[in-house]
Amino acid sequence: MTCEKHIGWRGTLKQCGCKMTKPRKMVLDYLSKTAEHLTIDDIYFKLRKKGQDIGLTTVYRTVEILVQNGILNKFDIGDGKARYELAFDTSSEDHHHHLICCCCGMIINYNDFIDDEINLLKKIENELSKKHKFKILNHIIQFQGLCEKCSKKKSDE
Amino acid sequence: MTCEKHIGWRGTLKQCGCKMTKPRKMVLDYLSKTAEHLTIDDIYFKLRKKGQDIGLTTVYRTVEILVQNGILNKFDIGDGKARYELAFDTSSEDHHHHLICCCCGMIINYNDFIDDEINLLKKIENELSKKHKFKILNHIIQFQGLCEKCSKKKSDE
DNA sequence: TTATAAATGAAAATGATTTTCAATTTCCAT
DNA sequence: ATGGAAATTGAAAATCATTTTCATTTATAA
Repeated sequence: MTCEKHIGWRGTLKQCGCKMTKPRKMVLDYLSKTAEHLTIDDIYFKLRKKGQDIGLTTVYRTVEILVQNGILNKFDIGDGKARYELAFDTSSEDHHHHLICCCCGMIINYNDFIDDEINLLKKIENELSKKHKFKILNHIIQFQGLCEKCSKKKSDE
Repeated sequence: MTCEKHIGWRGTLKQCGCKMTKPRKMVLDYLSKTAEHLTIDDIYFKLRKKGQDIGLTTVYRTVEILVQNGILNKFDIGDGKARYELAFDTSSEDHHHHLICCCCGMIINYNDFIDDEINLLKKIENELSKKHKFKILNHIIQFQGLCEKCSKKKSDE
């Protein structure tokens, strides 16, 4: 699956008039194998540690292209750094939303109610895109709060 | 209503051990009268224009307190600046979510499906807070896409 | 009124992201 | 295969939002 997807991505890059280069391959290879919520620095230093030679600026630029083409989702957990993760179509079993601890930044993926969510999302998307002539491309659903540890920490004070 | 709310806010500030100061009053007064999605700069320059003397740092700090106390919501439309708006309880008719144009940054508030949304959100919050021992304090729902103008602009190219 | 703890704000520091630009690489047309 | 135009790279500098520092001012409880 990872492999198919990877090949698909190369197609996507070509389709949008982008060349396939060594640095872009590095980023794609790494991202295709992880399910983490990564900052630019995470990606940059991970590649560096693996001995891959790439510039920080190039990571910024590559990731931006991937976001523009729907391959990555960009989001923010409130700490002022952009985070990225693989984008999964709503029909995919890997599609999920996030629970975010606003104290320590921990992120929990969940898809427990994904069917209910997706149904509602579709309904909303249909109606709103008509009503506001808005072309909906993506959505973000986040729950913010305190994880178990941080809750305890706060009540101990 | 605005007035009651404003009084309520003062109470909130005191409750959390904060003093009511002139700069904080300015920010509260302004925010209590607007429904916009404001950046720090928006607030700072608006107050300045009105002849109110306040420092940028103080705006940052005041707004942060208001977020911590649930009076403002903080969110991000992808342009790297935090935005703030009045927080409304899910039971309020003013509670809403956002449609965001990722091209020009326009924000549309909607609450067309708010009952359906709130029901689902409550269900999710109940279950997830049990399952993950997570204390849910807030949620963000955003639809990202292209507004009418930007859609046209893109198809013209 | 006074003491003290909190708040202010200008300036400096920080840190993420973007821009610049000369050098390098990709890949299409030959 | 090869030359060359166009795209990409990446180091350094620039930018811009946000945070920190710290000396001064202000709010409030006694």
